[in-house]
Amino acid sequence: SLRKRMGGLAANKAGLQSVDREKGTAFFENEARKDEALNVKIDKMLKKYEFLKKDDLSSDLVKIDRIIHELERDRDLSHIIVHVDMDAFYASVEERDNPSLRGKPMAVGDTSMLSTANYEARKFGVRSAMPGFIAKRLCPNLILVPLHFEKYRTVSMQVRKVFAQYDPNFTPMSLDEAYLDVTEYIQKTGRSPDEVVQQIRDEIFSKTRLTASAGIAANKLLAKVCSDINKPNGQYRIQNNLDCIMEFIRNLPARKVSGIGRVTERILDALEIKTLGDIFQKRVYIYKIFTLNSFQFLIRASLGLGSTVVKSDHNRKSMSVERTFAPLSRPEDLLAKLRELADHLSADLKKEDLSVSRQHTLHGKTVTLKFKSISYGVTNRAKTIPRYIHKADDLFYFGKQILEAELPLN
DNA sequence: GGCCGTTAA
DNA sequence: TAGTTTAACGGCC
Repeated sequence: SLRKRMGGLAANKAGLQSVDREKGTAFFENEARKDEALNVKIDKMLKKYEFLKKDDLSSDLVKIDRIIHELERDRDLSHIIVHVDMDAFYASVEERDNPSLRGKPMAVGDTSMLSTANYEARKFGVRSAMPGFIAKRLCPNLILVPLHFEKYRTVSMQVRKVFAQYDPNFTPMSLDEAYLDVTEYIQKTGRSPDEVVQQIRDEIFSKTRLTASAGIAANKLLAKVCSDINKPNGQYRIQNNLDCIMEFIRNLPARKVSGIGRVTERILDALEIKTLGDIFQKRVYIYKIFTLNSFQFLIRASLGLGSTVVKSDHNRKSMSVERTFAPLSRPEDLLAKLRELADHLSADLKKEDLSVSRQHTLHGKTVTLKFKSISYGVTNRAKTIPRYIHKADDLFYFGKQILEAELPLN
C-alpha cells in the first residue's frame, strides 16, 4: 500500500511524567487522556484475571504445554546470530568530527526534538526523543548540534561494508544497527564467536573511529537483548546452550524484550508479571487474557526463542511523509500543505525508484491522511483506490478527497 | 478495507 | 517559543 500522511496543527508546550514532562499543557493533557484509556483497559483485564484465578484451568494448561512442547521441539541452537549497535551513533559522529564537544553534555537535534544524546548528557536525564527545550532545563549547559544526515549515511555505508565481509546477507535495521548470521564465517575460519565479533567491532573502529556494541546468541531476540548489556563499546554472549539461555532468561525484565514496550509492560505489571520467568509461570492467564498471537509472542520470548533467519532482501509495504506545523484551519492553507506533502512523497518515491535503477517500481493504492489536532489527538483517514498511483498530482488528488471530507477541521 | 493502538529507532 | 518522523504489525469492526 502507499500512505500519504499529513501532520497537522501542532502547538504548545510540554507534558509531564517525572522530570521531562510538565503539567497543564495540551501535550500533557493528551498524555493524561491516553493514560486514562490505558487504565480502563487494564482494569478490565484485571477483572478477568480475578475471575480466572478462581477457575480450574488445568485443561488449558495441558493445551498450552502441548504448544510449548512443539515450540521447544523446533528450537534451533545451530546459529550464531550477532546484533551490532553503534554507540550513541549521531552524537558520536558529531563528537568525532568536532573534538571540542568531547566530555561535554551534547545532543543531536533541535529545541523541538532530540535524536541522540551523548553519555555525558544522559547523566542529566537527557534522552533521545526528548524535546530539546525540556533537555535544556534538565541540563542548561547542553550543547545542541543539528542533524547531518548525509554524514550518518556515509558512515553507515562504511559500517555496512564491514558487516558484508562477515555475512553478505546481513539485515540492516537502521543506519546504526544490524543483525548478522556469522555461523558460516565461524565454521570457515574456526575462530570463536567472541573473537570474530571483537574483530568486527575493531574493524568498525579503525574504519570510522566510532565504537559499537554487540550481542551474540542463538537467535535475534537474545542477541538484541545482549547488545545492550555491555554498552557502550562492549559485547556479550549467551552460549548456544539451553541451560545458559534459561538461566539468562529467568530474571530478565519483560521490558528488555524488543516488542514489549511501555503499554505491554504496564499490562503485565498489573498481572504481577515482571520477568520472562513470570511470563512462563503465569502462562495460563496470559493464554486466557491475551490474543493467541500475543500469547505466542510472549511465550516464545519467555522460552528464549527467537528467529534465526537473517536475510537482506526486504519488501517495503508503505512510504510516508509527515510534518507537524503551526495550527491551520483555512481549507486553502490545508490544501497548500497537502500539496507540499504530496510533492515530497512523490519525490521520495522517485528517489527510491532511481536507486533501484528502474522506473516507477514503487506505487500504491491506499492513501492515508494523518491529522494531528491542537490538542495532540491523532486521527487517520484512508482511501483505497482501484488502481496504483505514484505521481504527486494523484497523491494530491486523492489526499484532497480525504481532506475535504473532514472539513471543517477542529 | 478502514481505523486505532503499540512499538522501535 | 518549543513535544518528531518513518515503518511495521496486530486487533477489531
